[in-house]
Amino acid sequence: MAPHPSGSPTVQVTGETERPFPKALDDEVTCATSAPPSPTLKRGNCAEAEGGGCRGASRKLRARRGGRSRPKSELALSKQRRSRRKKANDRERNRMHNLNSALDALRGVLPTFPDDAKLTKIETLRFAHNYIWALTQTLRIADHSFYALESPASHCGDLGSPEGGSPGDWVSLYSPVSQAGSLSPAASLEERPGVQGATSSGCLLPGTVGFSDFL
DNA sequence: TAGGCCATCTGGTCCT
DNA sequence: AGGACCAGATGGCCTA
Repeated sequence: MAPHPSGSPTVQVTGETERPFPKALDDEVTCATSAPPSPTLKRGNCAEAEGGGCRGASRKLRARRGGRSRPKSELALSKQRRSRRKKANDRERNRMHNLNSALDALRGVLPTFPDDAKLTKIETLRFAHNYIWALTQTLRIADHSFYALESPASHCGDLGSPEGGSPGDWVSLYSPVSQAGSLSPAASLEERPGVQGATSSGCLLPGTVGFSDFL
């Protein structure tokens, strides 16, 4: 199967998973049945399974034995399996396309330089995360400035570091979460002391920060 | 050529 | 039963 040449596959949105937001991820460890040892199965070493922890296990075994359904010929079963697999593959492909189009939409609202630069998936997510954080801080600064118009001189010193540090810390506090690797905004800013967007006084000037600084 | 990124397939699990 | 979600495996493309 040849991948899409352009790198951005044509998206056929069916809306089957159209939700305002993905449902909250249930981070609980999913149970792996003790049944078929699969090389790909690495999730949740379901220790409690022996004690009946895995709800799906018995159900699955029942289903696998055929349950109440009428016995079918090997050929029919194989055909049915293939057909189901094919449908599942189509759904999965479609799901991933939806995911990618959402990612593209996200890319669309993120400022990049150059304009046509395409962020990878992980870059897009990290950039969005940090960008939102930076915008939030900008709003906070604007808020504070609004209510402290009487003493404008103290703004930067007071607000340079929202968490209560020196203005110099402001830059290193660029992101609430310092992601691993060089994509960390904190790292990238520290590596480039003269980064645009941070004035000599440590004030952040919205709109003047290079997009790569958010990565 | 190695490594990164990506699309796709696949089987397992959970949910409706 | 079937769909959604997830993660591992695989192979192709691209770039340093």
